[in-house]
Amino acid sequence: MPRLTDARKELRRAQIAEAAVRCFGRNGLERTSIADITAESGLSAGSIYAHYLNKAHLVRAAAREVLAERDDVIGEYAADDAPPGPDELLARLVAAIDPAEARVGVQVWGEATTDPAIRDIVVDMTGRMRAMLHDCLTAWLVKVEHHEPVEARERAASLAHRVMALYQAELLYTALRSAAEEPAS
Amino acid sequence: MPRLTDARKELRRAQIAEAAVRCFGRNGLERTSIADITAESGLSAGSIYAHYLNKAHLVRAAAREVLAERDDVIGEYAADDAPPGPDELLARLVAAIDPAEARVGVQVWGEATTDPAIRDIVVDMTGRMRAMLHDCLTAWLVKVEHHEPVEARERAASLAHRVMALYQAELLYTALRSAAEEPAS
DNA sequence: CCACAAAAAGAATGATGATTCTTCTTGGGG
DNA sequence: CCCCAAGAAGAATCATCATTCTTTTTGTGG
Repeated sequence: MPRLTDARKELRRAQIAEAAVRCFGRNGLERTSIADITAESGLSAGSIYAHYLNKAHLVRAAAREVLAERDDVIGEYAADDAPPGPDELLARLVAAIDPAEARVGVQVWGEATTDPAIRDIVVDMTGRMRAMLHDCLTAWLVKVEHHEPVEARERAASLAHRVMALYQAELLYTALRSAAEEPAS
Repeated sequence: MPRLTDARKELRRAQIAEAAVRCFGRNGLERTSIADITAESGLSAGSIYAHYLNKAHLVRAAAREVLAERDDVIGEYAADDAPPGPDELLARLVAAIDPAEARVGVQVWGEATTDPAIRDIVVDMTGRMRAMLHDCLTAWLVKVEHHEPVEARERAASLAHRVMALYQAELLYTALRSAAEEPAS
């Protein structure tokens, strides 16, 4: 079995990362053992280490996976003829929140306060999302509200900040609410 | 030394909890060992266990300490003759954020997604704060903006929700920003 | 001031869990 | 089809703590 084909290799990595996210959502980043992940993924410890250097790297992969999610969607909104305004935009984002991923997302924030690598991921992903909100809201101001492009861009910045904040708060509430429902294991 | 006097006992508990908060802010809830806390507090492991049943209880104490902070202050605002409006209120809250405590606060959110006891503390403290914001903003609407009390109360609810969200987002940003500055140990 | 039970210290204990090592299996290039 | 290095498995290793136990100290009621 000379080196797995790239596609297959990527599949395994995803299989592991997804199992990890499920475990993290259930038991938390630190209280999830490699043994838990082997059970959830159906793979062995040795195999996991063949795909990820160590647990820290696996956590980073999970962090990226959980924080990425929405980005692509917002990009499309901005290109739309009638881009959504702040309220509609927020509503769509909130509607798309997945409770399990919200939990891991909040855990990742906590980890970011301590682990520089995770912090970089969070800052990067957050910045990326804010930029897309900014684009979308600028487009809305120009196309729907008929503002001047230059002034719109500036105004959109503070709107984007607010939408971002409200979205993150909602993420937190969803995480807490869903934690109450699924009685830990 | 028959039982320590209550005041003294409370001092020790605080001494331990404060040392714990410092350690948590530096290394995270889980990566802080009891040994770290003994070093930071100047007390021994045995002594810590004389005051807290176990590490989980200590974490709960730290969570309460970090999440309580602002509450009392907001209460006074509401009683004021000219209570602060939403912007001013938010500005004051944000100005009062302590970076180290912000870090632990965000870690506590993450823990709350997994640990029911911590979750209860977060939900309780959050609800308490929202209620005080609600009171303060109701007072503002009535005293400064001259709204009808009944209608003011309702309107204040959504304002409180927004202020809360923006405050929490700011807490998160402060935690991340400060994490970048103090290069972990 | 005493006496002494509670508090502090710090070493010893045990578990847990990440990582590594060795041994089977198997996918894929020839 | 066949071969064999790369993958997967799973047991063994090694470190890191939380917690407990034993011994020493000390604050307090009398």
